[in-house]
Amino acid sequence: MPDRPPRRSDATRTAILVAARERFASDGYERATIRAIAKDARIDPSMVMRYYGSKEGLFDAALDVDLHIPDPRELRQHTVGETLVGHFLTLWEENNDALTAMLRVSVTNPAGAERLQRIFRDQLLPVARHICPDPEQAPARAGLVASQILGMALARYVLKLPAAVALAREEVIAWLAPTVRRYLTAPHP
Amino acid sequence: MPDRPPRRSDATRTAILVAARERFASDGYERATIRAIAKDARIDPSMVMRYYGSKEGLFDAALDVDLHIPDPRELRQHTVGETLVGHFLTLWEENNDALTAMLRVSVTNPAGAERLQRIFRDQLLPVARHICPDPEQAPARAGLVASQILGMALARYVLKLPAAVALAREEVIAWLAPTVRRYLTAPHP
DNA sequence: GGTGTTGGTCAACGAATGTTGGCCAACGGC
DNA sequence: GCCGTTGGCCAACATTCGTTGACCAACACC
Repeated sequence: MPDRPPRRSDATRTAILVAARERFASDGYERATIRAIAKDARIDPSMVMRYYGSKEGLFDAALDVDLHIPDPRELRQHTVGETLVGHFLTLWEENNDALTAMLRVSVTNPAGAERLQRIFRDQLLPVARHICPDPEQAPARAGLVASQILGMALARYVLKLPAAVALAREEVIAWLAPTVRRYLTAPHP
Repeated sequence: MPDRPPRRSDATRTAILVAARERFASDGYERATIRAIAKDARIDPSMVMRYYGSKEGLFDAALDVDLHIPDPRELRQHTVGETLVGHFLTLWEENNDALTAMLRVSVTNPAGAERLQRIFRDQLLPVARHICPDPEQAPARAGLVASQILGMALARYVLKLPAAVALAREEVIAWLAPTVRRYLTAPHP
């Protein structure tokens, strides 16, 4: 995106975005009111409208994160599981608010669901297409991987199931990597 | 629960519950308004209040489903994966509205999250405790199983990722059962 | 057949929400 | 130093929500 000239209000704009991510992540779309977000950012609710047009516009701006999935060509069959699971764990811990918000909202809001759908289609499907034996099976295999990765994200970061939260990063990788590799490379059962 | 004497309004009561499950499942807690539920059930919104006290009371009543997880003692090491995954698929397809609603709401509403947490703790943990080698690892293993099963439910029934929806029941079982068995019985990596 | 009880509707309330427009102060180029 | 532009606040709007209480109709019982 083109970097526009810096404006005097940039600090406020990002303060709004930060507060919005936190609120969307912890409360979901409906309960995260513009008034609450504005109060967190210590500005007037009308500023949110002026800068982002509407609540939906704010949501779009707040969740504009880049997943930067690894290049499929760098993946190897026997390490693809560790690489992908590790990548997603890192990603989630670095952008916890934004990603938790996206998942939380995707479950309630149709537009959010479509966005999440597009992300996984655009980013995970190429990996499957590149690494799995029969390209025709790539969508199914990508869907399986998505189910396990999203499921762990759901249990660990959204529902916060104690058993899932307690797992160390290395344990999650050790358990999930073989699953992901099998979904991508094992022969169709 | 004690079966109370049949009332003249039982038809209306269940009509409200059916409509509520559909609305909660498709719209989530906040967007499922009492007015919309009442209109679906062809009665006045105030009836919902009279019969169920409040919106939260209606939600509790609508989601009172029994998971009836298989008895752990009937499970065998080499079939536990097929049994559990098949059971959850059947359960979800028979009570699609109620379970989708519960998952959808659990992601937004803290009380819903706690309910889902309790369900998995009370029902899945005993299975893990009975079947996995070291009882001390049972919580972690149950959490892993929950992440995969909830993840498939999320992808297939809530987000409706095309790749996950397209899978036939037997394919889901064939792919997920080895994962579940491994999470429960494989030695700690 | 009168009467109390139950099933149901109607109209309204108070609160909260997204959103809008008007107003004021501070900044920046000339 | 003047004045347009920008950043920000305040007050209010219309709508929608959950919830309430008054009121009416149909049933059941003696």
